[in-house]
Amino acid sequence: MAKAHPALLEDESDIERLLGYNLKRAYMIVRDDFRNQVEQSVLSPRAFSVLTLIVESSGMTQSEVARQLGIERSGLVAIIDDLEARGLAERRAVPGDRRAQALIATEAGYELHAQILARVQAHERALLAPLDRAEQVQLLTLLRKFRSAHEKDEAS
Amino acid sequence: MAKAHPALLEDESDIERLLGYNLKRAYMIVRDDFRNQVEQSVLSPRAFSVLTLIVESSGMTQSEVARQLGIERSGLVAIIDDLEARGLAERRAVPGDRRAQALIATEAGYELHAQILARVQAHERALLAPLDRAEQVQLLTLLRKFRSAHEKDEAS
DNA sequence: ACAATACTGTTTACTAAGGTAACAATATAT
DNA sequence: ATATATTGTTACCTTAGTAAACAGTATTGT
Repeated sequence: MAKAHPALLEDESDIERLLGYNLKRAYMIVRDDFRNQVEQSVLSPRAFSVLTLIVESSGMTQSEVARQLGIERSGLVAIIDDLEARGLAERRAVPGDRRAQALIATEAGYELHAQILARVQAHERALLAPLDRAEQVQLLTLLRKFRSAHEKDEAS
Repeated sequence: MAKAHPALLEDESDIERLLGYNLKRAYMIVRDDFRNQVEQSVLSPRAFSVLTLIVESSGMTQSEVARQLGIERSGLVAIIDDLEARGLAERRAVPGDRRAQALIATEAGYELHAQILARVQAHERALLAPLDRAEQVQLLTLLRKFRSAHEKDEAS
């Protein structure tokens, strides 16, 4: 009996053909590497992504950061608290809006971010080494295309 | 000053160029879709992956399933307990080894698995629709290549 | 001007997922 | 026989993330 929708990769088991399963397993590889090499009681992946955004776009409000990262505002509070307690970032009043808090990185925040980013980039290069240059670009490009097709509503 | 290692995608911010960040965001899209459309108090992503493996390879021991899925044996216990309580799978004694438990799916387990798998595949097709056929195959292929380069030690 | 509506940061409580360490029972190796 | 390894299990902990409510503030509609 003919398949109505032929699978993308014929030679694998059902679960190995699922996009979700492959994305999760691939992410776990990268995340474990991040934790082993970078996080040593420094910054969690989540806190690093928040600090990166603050460093790259100084002055964003908490809501803007949450939207951009696709996380809940409520989840951001503890992260900012932690970054602030460590002297890496600060909350600043927003002139026009007394509800909002603008986020800026401190000097120490910029420095730590630069350090960690360099290490993360080096480790991702190592992880991607089994793919040739063209494949690396393809993978990143396809992931970004997939994301932008589904994130229209939230992020920038 | 020239960059020692040119970035893969020149036109994006630092965080958007990171593999880990893109994998996580992409996975969250698929996972949220799974939860919205499939999980309705039926099976979590994790329980589904376990049931799928049991259905595809009947008789595996718990340790084998854990290794194959890249999760801890300890985490598997509750999932099997749940599948067993719902009459979807069973633990069976292994003839040669009195420590091990062989896992088999019940009739109900096979049926539910087939139902959910069909729904998951349909939803993944919809999610992948923004990519053309060649890109879909590329994405899956690259993810699997990336995984197999880093999972040598654990899974089959 | 006033009422309805929406947004911001926050707290609290919850679930899923996973990690670590220990344990008794059982297998395997020396 | 003794040491070592493996299996399933339990207990405890961390990270992520969700959901609902809240007071304070802004915006919109009339």
